[in-house]
Amino acid sequence: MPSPRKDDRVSEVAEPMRLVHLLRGLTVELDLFGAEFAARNGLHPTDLRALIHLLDAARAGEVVTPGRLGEALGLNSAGTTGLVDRLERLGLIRRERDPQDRRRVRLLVEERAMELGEGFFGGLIGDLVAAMRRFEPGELDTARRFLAAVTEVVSAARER
Amino acid sequence: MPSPRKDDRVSEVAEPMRLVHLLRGLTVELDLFGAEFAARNGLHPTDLRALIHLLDAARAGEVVTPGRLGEALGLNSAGTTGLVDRLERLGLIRRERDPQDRRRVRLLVEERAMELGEGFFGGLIGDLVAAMRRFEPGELDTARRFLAAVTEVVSAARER
DNA sequence: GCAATTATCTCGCTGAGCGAGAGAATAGTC
DNA sequence: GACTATTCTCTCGCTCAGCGAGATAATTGC
Repeated sequence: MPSPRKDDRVSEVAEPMRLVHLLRGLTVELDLFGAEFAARNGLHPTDLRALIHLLDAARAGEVVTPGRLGEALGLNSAGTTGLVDRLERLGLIRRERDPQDRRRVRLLVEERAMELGEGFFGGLIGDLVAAMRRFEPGELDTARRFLAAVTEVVSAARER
Repeated sequence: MPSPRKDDRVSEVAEPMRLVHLLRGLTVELDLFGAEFAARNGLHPTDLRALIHLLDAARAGEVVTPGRLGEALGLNSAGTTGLVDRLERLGLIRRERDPQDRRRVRLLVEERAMELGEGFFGGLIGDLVAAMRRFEPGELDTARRFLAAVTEVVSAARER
């Protein structure tokens, strides 16, 4: 095994670290973007996170209950009730008892919530897709594998 | 210009959207990771964000004042004072009046804060670097350009 | 010297989220 | 089919992060 040139040895550590910093910077930007959007619309960051979760689930045709929502956001039941109250008061969702299991409450997303989500993501997603078009398909595939690998690492670290 | 095959046309939109969802999923994971680490150490998410900012600045040799810190985190002055009080009470930072401009307060990072940062990032960064080693240098370069492009888009969207 | 400006802090308040536990519906056991 | 255990949601009382308004203190400019 040949000894690598100095540049290679340096970049073996330096390049990943640059990527780590980029990742962190990106999440900071995304967080701030979300927080600012939320504030402009009279929402709290948690409300926005909940909305995203609810819209994702609605698109996937999944039923969301307060319990599931709270778990996804890391809230306890009391906090979750408060959150759902808030979203309902804003006219973004509606409670409806599950006729199958009447202990459960289904959270139904209102039209207004979808419009709000559109306002939040719409522009940003459009810009993101446009930016990604400037990459080759092979490069996008690499980026996808990279993001998947990183997500996997973070998710695994969280388990512990 | 030749008309693209159907698969190409589909992937032109579908692949970026998959990447967008991956990005969102990643930030969610990172947020939760941070929130859980913070909770385990008796910190609030904001405290951790502040700590990251302070450690970054310390490494870059920059002076951080409560004003700068609050601005970076989107807090007003009252909230910032509370944050700094909290971090000081935890023994993570120290206030020190700037002898040059005695209106200013310098925030000095204590040893304990660095150890905490090490505990937070250390393991995760190690895992991330290990995961990245499984990519070719060229691929990492692509990932870096990709992340930089995405960050740029989000940052630009935030300006508006 | 005297405003105007800048940086930080104090006070009082609102409200997100927590812990504990109540209430209501369902599932399992004999 | 009553009876206990479990599951899901909500209520109550509380803590504390962060806000708005404004006080305080140091600096800069005229």
